[in-house]
Amino acid sequence: MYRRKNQRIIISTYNHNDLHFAVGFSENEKIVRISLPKKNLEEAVSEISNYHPKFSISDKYKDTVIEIATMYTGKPVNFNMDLLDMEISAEYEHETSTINTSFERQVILKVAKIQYGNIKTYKDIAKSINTHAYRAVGTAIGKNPFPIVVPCHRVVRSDGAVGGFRGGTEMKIKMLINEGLKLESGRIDIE
DNA sequence: GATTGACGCCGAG
DNA sequence: CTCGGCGTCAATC
Repeated sequence: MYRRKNQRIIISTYNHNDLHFAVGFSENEKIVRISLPKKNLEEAVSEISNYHPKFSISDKYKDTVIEIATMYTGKPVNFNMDLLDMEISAEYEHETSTINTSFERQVILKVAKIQYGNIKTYKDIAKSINTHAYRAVGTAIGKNPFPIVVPCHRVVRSDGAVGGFRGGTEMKIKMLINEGLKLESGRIDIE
């Protein structure tokens, strides 16, 4: 197992309506991490560089970042999931916010399958991998290195409340509404 | 072990 | 309806 911690990555960024997006790419041109939009460029970049301290900024992958920004605004995009580096297990001493265990990988893979405009509950995800560890599912989703592309915003609580989100509940609600989902007094209709 | 969760369920007000 | 409390279990301390 090689040490990804020493791998040099390229970070491409894009500014859309005063929101800064940043995405990190490995040497084999795969996405290692995506930052949710931030008000400051530095903030967005450090979301990535915190995990990959050796990096350089480049426009090389700007088109991909634009695609991700487009998805964020709620437009359907046929994104190539093969671009994601699903093997990432950063061997950092303190960083825990990566998919390191098989449990976390299973969760992320299930979430990745949720289609545009659809939602699933944390319970649904738990059932699909045969566990009752609902809370652990939430924790694993909270570590999602590929927000927006792996649509963790489409996972809500089974009582219809939207649930937590790393970028804040407000952002999660916005993203769901932008995809055409309807909320009634802060809750989503679970069929 | 003990504690901590982006949760779920039920029962009491 | 809200809320507290307990169930459950993976990860972390």
